[in-house]
Amino acid sequence: MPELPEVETVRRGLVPALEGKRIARVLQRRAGLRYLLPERFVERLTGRRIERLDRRAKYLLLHLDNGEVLLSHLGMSGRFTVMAPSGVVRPGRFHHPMPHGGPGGEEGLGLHDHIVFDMEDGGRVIYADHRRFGFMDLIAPDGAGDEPGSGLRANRHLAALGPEPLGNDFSAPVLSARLKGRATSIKAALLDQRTVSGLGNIYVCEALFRAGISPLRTASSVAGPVRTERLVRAIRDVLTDAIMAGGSTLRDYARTDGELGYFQHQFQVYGREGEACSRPGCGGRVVRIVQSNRSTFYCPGCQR
DNA sequence: CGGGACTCCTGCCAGC
DNA sequence: TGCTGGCAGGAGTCCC
Repeated sequence: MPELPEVETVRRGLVPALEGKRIARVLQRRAGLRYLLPERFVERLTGRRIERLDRRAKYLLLHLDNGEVLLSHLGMSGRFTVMAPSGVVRPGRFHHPMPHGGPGGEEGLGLHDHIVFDMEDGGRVIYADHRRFGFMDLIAPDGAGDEPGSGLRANRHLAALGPEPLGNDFSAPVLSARLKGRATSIKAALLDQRTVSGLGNIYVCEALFRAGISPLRTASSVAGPVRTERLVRAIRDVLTDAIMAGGSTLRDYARTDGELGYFQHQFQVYGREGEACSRPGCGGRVVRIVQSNRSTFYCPGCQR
């Protein structure tokens, strides 16, 4: 899926189409994605103005004018495509070659175009997700209702998330505290969204390479000040570089304008099994191993 | 409780 | 050419 840099790129692509705009109409073409969509999904969105588009970890948060928040997670293959209001269609790379048939129109929609937002200004935003690992939720405003888990902070998807890696709350001491005493591998610990949020398989591999840390180390063995400092810097750097490149495009991910991200060309270990290590003077080769059923790429020569 | 295995779904690609 | 198995950027659940 889209990891943090891809979700951030999607957010930036959606801002001009959605922020400050009113939703005229919503087309819901199936009952659910990974989970059932929330009750009265279409009704609760129709007529609402989107005041702000935020990102938390890998979640997109659309703040509505009535205080509700539409939360969207792209899973592995979720994708937003923006069609400009002018009627000048900028086709996605893989589909939507035809102009849409006006508000509410279903013409030109693909099999996996699950949710369509028609905006008051004539723009259209399509959410497609062929694997349906993505999901959406509608969160009532803080203070509304008294069920536990209501409100944004208490939302079950957001409550346990670790610090935002590019935010001020992420630092070597914070990471250290979250790694200390954990017997699992540093690879698994970084994939765990409670440790630090927003990383996925690619950026964990790349960050560990940049930090010169073996993915096989236990989390607790990385908790000292020197390694956590290096790791925090590596995580911040790799995410920042990837955002600047518009994210990474491998299979499913594309930006909202159908353009591709370019960071995949800067991968140093991910998907590079058998290739020479890119660290000057290392001379090692990238290997692929499996950790908790997922591929890990690293250089045994310089990641210790 | 922490940690690992398994699961959901579809598409693609390598290999036979 | 056509089928099959493996693999894919995530994360919730279950079980030890």
